[in-house]
Amino acid sequence: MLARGTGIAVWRQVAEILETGIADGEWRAGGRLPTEAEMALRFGVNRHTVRQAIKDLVERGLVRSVQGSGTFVEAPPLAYPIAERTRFSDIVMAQAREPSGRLISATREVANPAVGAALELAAGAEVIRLETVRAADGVPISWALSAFPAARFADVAESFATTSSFTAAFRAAGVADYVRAFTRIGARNADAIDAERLEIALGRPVIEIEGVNTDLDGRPIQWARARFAGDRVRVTVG
Amino acid sequence: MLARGTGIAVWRQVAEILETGIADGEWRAGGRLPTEAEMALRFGVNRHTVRQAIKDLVERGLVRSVQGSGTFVEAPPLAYPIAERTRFSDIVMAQAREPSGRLISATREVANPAVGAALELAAGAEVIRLETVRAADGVPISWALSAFPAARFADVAESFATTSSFTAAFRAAGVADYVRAFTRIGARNADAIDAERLEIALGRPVIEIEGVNTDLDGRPIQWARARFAGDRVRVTVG
DNA sequence: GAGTGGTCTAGACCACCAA
DNA sequence: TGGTGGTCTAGACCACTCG
Repeated sequence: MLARGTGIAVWRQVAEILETGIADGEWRAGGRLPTEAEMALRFGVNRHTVRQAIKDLVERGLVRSVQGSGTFVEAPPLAYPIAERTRFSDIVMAQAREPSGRLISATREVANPAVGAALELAAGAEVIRLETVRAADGVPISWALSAFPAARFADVAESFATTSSFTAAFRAAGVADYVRAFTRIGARNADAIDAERLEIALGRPVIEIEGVNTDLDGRPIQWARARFAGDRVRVTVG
Repeated sequence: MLARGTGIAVWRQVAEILETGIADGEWRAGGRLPTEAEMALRFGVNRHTVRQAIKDLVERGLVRSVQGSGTFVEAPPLAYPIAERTRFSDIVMAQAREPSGRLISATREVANPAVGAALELAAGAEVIRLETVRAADGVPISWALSAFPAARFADVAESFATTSSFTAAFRAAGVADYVRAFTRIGARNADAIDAERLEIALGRPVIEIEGVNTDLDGRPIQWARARFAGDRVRVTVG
């Protein structure tokens, strides 16, 4: 089982065994690993050595430890292709996962210059500003700050709150289809807000995507800045 | 100094103190922190507690531990804006760091379909394929796989090997200026090759950027897929 | 060879979760 | 209340770097 004194650290071997077990489906996504004490006994190593192995898996995004509860297998990263027609729920469902969304806050306010320009609004025009979190199988994938022209989408907050879908909210406002007109991408490390919204540790990688959607006449209908949990998605563009 | 029994873990307090010291310039980029044993003594904690604090800083990319040598302060992340005219050396020098480059391999071969299409080459046309690593102050920032139309840039490998600059290599081939025509971005975790080339740990975040440069007539002159050390750069697009 | 970080063990207590 | 992961200490030995 474990080869000692081979130059390969014992904790790496333990991590390797656990990783293989996860890959082989011995523990499914969302499932719980044996307790640290149990693994220490099983592998014949100290509990701290098991902890070091688990810490490695946590860093690599394979498992998640919850104090008082256990260590759980994380779902494999969600493939997230950004294209002209990107629909969160379609992407998630295509991978046999359950999409959901949550409205954090909704306000109506005068657009700041940058957002106003992106939405091609007159100075002083109002927008509906939403903060939302989107998840797959209940695990947060991204959180976003969105702005919609208030004149056209006065009820977007209520629509999203009931349907968890921007597509549905647009349809309710008479926009049957829409496309992505502009995309800007960057990578950052999670700040406190990212960490809280996405339920990830401070400093974990976050992919930031800013974009504008337009209706089929080319009129901007949504500006959004979304931050994705880098460990849970594989974002591709192009 | 340290407040025990306050609900804030001692190792976090130690990490906080070290982080503040780094931010305040007590230890400069590239400088060495006190040894683990010395810090344990100074803070009145066990060496393992210091190790935990250091591990946290390592994960967050603030310091780097070298066995047998010490723990060193990492340089702050390099701001890397991707724009129509992106020149590695300009970006690095603008931040008072020293750019360098290294040629890993150079081959001449028939373009694969995807690269051939990106470069708008006829089927069967040849490309020069380069593997390069780029660094700032000697620390690897990115490594890239590039392809150039062999017909126009037969000597690009030699040019790059001597100048460490694609801009210079293009100029030698009669292309005085060029622009970025296409960009695709994604995030991944370092595989073994990424880790070796970038001198980072397996699984650290890597930002992948695929792009095509064209001359001012719009003819493609370079296809490249670059992978950036996510801990060392702050890539922005748009 | 002296000094550094890396690994492993051992034992204790705490904070948190679920029942 | 019992079990879980989180923290901290203590001590030992190893692997590596550098003069």
